[in-house]
Amino acid sequence: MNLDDLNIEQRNAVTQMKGPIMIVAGAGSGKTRTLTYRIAHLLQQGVSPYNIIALTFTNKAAKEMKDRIIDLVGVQANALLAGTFHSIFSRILRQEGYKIGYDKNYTIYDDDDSKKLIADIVKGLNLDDKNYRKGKVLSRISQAKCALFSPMDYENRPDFIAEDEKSNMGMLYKVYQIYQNRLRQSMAMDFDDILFNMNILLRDCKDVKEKLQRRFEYILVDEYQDTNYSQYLIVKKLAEYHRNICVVGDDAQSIYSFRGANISNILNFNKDYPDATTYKLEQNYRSTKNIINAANSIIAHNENQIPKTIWTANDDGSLLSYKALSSDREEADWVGRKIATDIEAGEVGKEIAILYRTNSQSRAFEDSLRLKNIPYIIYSGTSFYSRKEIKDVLAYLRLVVNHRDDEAFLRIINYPARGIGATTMDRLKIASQTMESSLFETAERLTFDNAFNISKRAVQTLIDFCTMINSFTIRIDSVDAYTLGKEIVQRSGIKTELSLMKDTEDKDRLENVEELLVGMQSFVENDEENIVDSLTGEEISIKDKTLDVFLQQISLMTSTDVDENDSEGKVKLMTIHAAKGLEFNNVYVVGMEENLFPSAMSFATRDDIEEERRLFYVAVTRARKHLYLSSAKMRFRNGELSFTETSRFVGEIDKKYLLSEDTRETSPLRVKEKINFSYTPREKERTTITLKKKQPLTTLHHNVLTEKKTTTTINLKPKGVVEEDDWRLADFAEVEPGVKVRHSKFGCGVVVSTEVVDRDKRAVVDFFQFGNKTLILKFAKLEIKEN
DNA sequence: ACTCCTTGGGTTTTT
DNA sequence: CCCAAGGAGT
Repeated sequence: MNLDDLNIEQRNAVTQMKGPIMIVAGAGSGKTRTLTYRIAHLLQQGVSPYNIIALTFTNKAAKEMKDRIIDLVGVQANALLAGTFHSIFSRILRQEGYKIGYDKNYTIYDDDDSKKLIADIVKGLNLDDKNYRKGKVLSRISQAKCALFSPMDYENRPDFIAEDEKSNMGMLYKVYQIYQNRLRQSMAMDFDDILFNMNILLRDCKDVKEKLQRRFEYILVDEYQDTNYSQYLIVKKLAEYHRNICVVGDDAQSIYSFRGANISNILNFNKDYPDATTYKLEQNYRSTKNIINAANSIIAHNENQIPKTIWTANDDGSLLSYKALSSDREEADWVGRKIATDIEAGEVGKEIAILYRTNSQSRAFEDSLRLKNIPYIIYSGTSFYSRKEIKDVLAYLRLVVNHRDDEAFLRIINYPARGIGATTMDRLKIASQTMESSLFETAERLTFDNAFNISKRAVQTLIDFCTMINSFTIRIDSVDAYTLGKEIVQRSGIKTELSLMKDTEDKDRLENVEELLVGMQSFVENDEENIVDSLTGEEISIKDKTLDVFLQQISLMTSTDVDENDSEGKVKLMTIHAAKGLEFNNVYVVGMEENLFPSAMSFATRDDIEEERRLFYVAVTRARKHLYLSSAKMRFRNGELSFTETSRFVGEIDKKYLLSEDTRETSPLRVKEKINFSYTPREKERTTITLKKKQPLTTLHHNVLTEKKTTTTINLKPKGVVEEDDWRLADFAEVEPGVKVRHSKFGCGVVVSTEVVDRDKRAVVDFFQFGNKTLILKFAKLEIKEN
């Protein structure tokens, strides 16, 4: 390790051994390098890796950091505790949680489980699910938890209750309370509980608190600007004894306030630690001057920020570019073509990224890249693990590990079908409430002459089911995850169920299940995962490859925790949020439109729009060499065609650094200058057509094209109905599939499809009396009904 | 009990 | 558009 690799500010931050440190690290300022060197330096100074904890934003970031430290100072660094808040503290809770009433094998509920549970509670309380929408309820509960309000605290806050009443959710405190009880009963935690319970553990168990405080002589927190109150407090408590806490962050990159991140954590660091040293890393090593200057001009529009000047000694590089395309399809096509030329010019795929605001934007770019045979990979959170068949298998695994996991039980008790229907389930639920035990334990104890009217046949089925699950459970500790998983898939009947099906769709499902098993296999065979026993203090490395550990690991995976081998050479597609902390030579930031980016949801407050701007700042600063912005003037969103306006953010970039090309004036598809106008056919009658459609499918290891049944809905009026009023000449852009039009010769019809050939838009129209006709819109004077 | 289909509602970002 | 829930028919 050579400290000369660092600039003076970095070196000072690396070598200060004692006391609290805040590193305000601008984008690309060598933050990771500084953290890495700091840990390596500590180790060289004789600090045991066992006494260091590094909290990062993704598991991948932790792993990379560890690898780099190993390169610097050797394998001893393997014993370092590094990972996300959720993964590290969930591990500690596995060991110590029994002190606050949690088994070692507690389940982590994902959002889906939580929402189902909430829906059930809302139903049980006879509340209107229109008012108590599960997403809203969950996010409200989440907010409360992140700020460490227990259900009891919540109930005693008139201001919270009043706020809830305003949105017709006055009973939310009750829902929260029951939700928490039910989680407990199921021996489950949601994501926020991991942090909440870690706080409880530190508050109520003095022995644990002191042990951890003493152990973590050095604490490092990355992306500190995105920690919430709950995380903040954990860190603060852990640091109380040694006070060697080092936080790294950039207020300009705070983009997670929607999940409780509190920017004041970083702004107030000096209040908590008056003796803290602040280091500012302002030299950017990543990007060209043009990119940095442009980024600075953007963020200058925000009022709230720590003053700093990011600069770079790198070359000017090329100007940023902005291109306005006429439609979302064309935008995707343009980006695809541009990427093809990037690659021809010698750029490697993995150094190119397409960044967007919302996940739903990815599809168009997938299609475009596939058409051009450019390999790509999408980083989208849970796309693989949220597939039905995968969730089914995981539910088996979860129930095997934790019998009290009611959501898992509900999911698979009748999958594959074994004749347990709604009636039996209703009775079993009543039984479980009466007996105050989980569904599984209730089922297990049922007798043929039970008091709940459950039929003999059903009782037998339930007991058989429990016996099967139990036969797996007893082997958890003696068999590795892969072996057990394979057996479960086989013996549960899932494999048979899926392989009996003839549809290509079901074949894909089977393949996905196999893929999951492959994932389990590599989990078992991968030797890198080291677990330091935080309970005994022994520096041991357990290769714990059991099912419960596997489940825990995948439930806390982040979207970018993808095996590097799988992304090799591939263009990367992800949301800007997911791109945080990453960098690429060429970056395409797409969908630069008002209402999309900035999101329409952000217009309410200045804070929200500032957060969107920080998000844009993050996007821009991902690029090393080239940055391309693009937008589409027409975009299909939620089944509607809408006309867009260029994002205000484009205009906020200092013109000196931007080459702007807007095809608005020359487009053959010029539309009325009507801002954010969107057109919905007035007719509500729908026809639903089921058709097979090729569509991309992202599995664990590759992207493939699969056939999927989709239902397409077309709005149309019943044949023969003619209306005489309110017709007007149609704009080209309004003529889109599904729209009803009128022609002077052919009468009324419905647009079947449209295409643009040589700048001319054509439409195939199915006329009620004359059948399909292809019309060139320039000549055909089509009319549309005014709405 | 199960399946298919209609209907309705929502729609940012994620551990 | 996409998903989920509920209804109707088997």
